[in-house]
Amino acid sequence: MTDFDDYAPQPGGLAARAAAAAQRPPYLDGLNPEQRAAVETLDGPVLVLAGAGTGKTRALTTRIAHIMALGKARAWEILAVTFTNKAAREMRERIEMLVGEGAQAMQWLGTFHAVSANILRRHAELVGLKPNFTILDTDDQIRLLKQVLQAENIDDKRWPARALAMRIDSWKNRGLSPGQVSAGEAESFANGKGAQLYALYQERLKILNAVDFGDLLLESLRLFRENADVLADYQQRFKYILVDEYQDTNTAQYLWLRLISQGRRNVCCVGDDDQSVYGWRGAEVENILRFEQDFPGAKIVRLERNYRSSGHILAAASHLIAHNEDRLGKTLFTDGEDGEKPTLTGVWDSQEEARVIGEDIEQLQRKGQSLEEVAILVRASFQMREFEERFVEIGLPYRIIGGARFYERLEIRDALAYLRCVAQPADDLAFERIVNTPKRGLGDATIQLLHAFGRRERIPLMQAARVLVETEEMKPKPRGALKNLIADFDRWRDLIDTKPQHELAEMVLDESGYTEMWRQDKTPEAAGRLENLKELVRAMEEFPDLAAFLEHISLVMDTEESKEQERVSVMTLHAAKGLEFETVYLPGWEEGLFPHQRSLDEQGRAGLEEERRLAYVGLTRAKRRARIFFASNRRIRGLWQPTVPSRFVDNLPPTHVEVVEAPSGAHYGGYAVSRFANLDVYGSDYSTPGWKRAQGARPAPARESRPSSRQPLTIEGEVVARSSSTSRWNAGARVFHMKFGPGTVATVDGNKLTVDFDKAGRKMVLESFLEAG
DNA sequence: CCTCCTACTACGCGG
DNA sequence: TAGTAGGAGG
Repeated sequence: MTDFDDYAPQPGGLAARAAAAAQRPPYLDGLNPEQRAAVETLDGPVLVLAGAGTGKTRALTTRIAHIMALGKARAWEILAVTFTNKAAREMRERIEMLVGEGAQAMQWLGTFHAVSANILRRHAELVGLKPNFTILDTDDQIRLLKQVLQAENIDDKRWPARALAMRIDSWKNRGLSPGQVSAGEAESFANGKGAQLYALYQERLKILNAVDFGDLLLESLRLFRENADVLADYQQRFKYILVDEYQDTNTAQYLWLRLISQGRRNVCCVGDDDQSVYGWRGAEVENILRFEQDFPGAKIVRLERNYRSSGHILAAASHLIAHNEDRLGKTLFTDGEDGEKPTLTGVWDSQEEARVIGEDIEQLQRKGQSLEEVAILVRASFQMREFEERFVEIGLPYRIIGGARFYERLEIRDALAYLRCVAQPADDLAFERIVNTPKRGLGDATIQLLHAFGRRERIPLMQAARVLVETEEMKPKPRGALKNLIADFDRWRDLIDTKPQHELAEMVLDESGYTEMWRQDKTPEAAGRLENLKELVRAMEEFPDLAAFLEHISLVMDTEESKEQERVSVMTLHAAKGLEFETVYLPGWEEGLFPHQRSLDEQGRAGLEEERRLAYVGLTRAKRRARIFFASNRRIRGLWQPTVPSRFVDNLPPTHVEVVEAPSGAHYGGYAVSRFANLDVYGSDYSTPGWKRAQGARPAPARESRPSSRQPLTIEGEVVARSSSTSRWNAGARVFHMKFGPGTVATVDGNKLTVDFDKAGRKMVLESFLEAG
């Protein structure tokens, strides 16, 4: 009544609202209502359908901050999965900006593969592995498959290991173990041996104490399925679960996620069907469509307000993607200004393309554009090379993301193989790689011997070697060399817990003669390789131990590049998903390259639509400037071929796109003209100006990158030379040896026998090499 | 067993 | 074209 006492603000009045706002945590400021819903709807399943540039990452990171701020869960009780390392890293950085140090405690933030690897190491024994298992990359995988094919006497010309690897991958992506592969599909490789080869491969992996990328998921899935208590533990542990880029989950990931989230059901998935570009590795967009069925009562939040791109860019992208039939369909809008229209430029060939883009960037740079805000997004990584060469020439600082990576270089892989052998004596692939590097006189014959014995006894090569050097199966020279090598490894392995890993690495590389090998090498690359080895040792310092370092490089192959200097980023469209730049260059919009021919051949319309989504992803990375290019000639496998502009060019709305002539007088600038200009005019071979120009002075590309094979992993291992089992033979028995011929057993010591050979005299040999004589 | 040469394939995207 | 795998010869 009175205006003087007991005054309280009226509920809902101005003062109350202002007061509430003051109490609202600052991180919620500036979120639009939909974003706030995505952040504040904490309990129960939530699906956030977020268009490109609608603040999805912001919503996700704020949600995590909110969970922690309300005390709903601690950092380590939150599971947050992404697809790429880049996305995981960025998410951690952004959370750190919101909550500070707390972000470091989020030990369950990472890629599906990294999180799975973590879980798997904790329970390795339950799926028949040791905790220090090795994670093989594609290269190792293929080498191993080659061995399997060889052992099965399958012609690897007709049935390439590569093809088998792809098939096994796709089975794993779908969550299929060898027994679950349908007969029809198993039929399709090596006359029905597909599933059998898959099974053999898995068997070999177990012996090697190794998994491939697909196994990380599949094996942890199996772990959960076969161990209810373990599953229950994780279901309880993770109070909140967040999944980024949900449209990219494959079946195995989907099953994994569904199991792990059934406990508390606080799962929040964020995705955009228009940005589904990983169909080729088994992603199922259906997962996103099925969400409501899988999680009844799920709340759906739609983010459609675009904050990133200016009007014309958004219009162009929306128009383009509207050509797809398979989409949920959503309408992005922006309140921002129209800005610049995306430009379209036809150039003569890929070299001109690189030149024009280089000049354009320099011009923007003069106007104050930061190079950090400029990106070139290509369809295929081989396109990067042209830019690299040109930028080196004109001195434009650039950064290749996801190209030929540091850890894929020959010398780095060799060095890692040494470390893997130290950490993980069962790692045959690593051992095989370096037994004779540098040359030790351990050639094919020796390796074959080790293999034969190892296979027969089902033991790793290193262990086989250990046993074999105690006998006379080998000639003295290789025997001595192998003995030394094993002794070296034993010595290094003893230091694993006491010596800092980078010092150990240096020691290994020196004492093995590996560094010396490159010092002796007179080729021009040798110096660079030695530099890289130094860099590797330096990089190791940052890790707590060898195991941590090896884990890091199996899962996170890219080095975090320095940000000291501003650089233009060059990367694939796939790698660019989730990122944004002021200015984006989109070269190579030509039929066959983009959309990629193989995508069309293999997937038909679905393939085309995925390619179109990729184009959409590319365009929507741009905040202010998007520049599309197509060339009339491109070098494919060393041959210059005339090309035709991409059909996606025709999918762009003319009113929102500006056609720009290439400054250097490319006469086929306008796309209406150039679309067919090149088709028949020049014929297809060596009379084209492009070819002629190509014959002109081309600086010899000085580029170094030798992908080869190999990878890393983990600590400590035991080697048991077995000597106690009894032999099939007793003294006096007649036996036959492949190399030494017939003889009589003199003495027996476990699996080692001394035999008096009729011709070769007395030798100590292994039982497994003997037959009844 | 090593080195040199020839022949073949590959240039689709990632953990 | 380039990088590598496999074969021949020393």
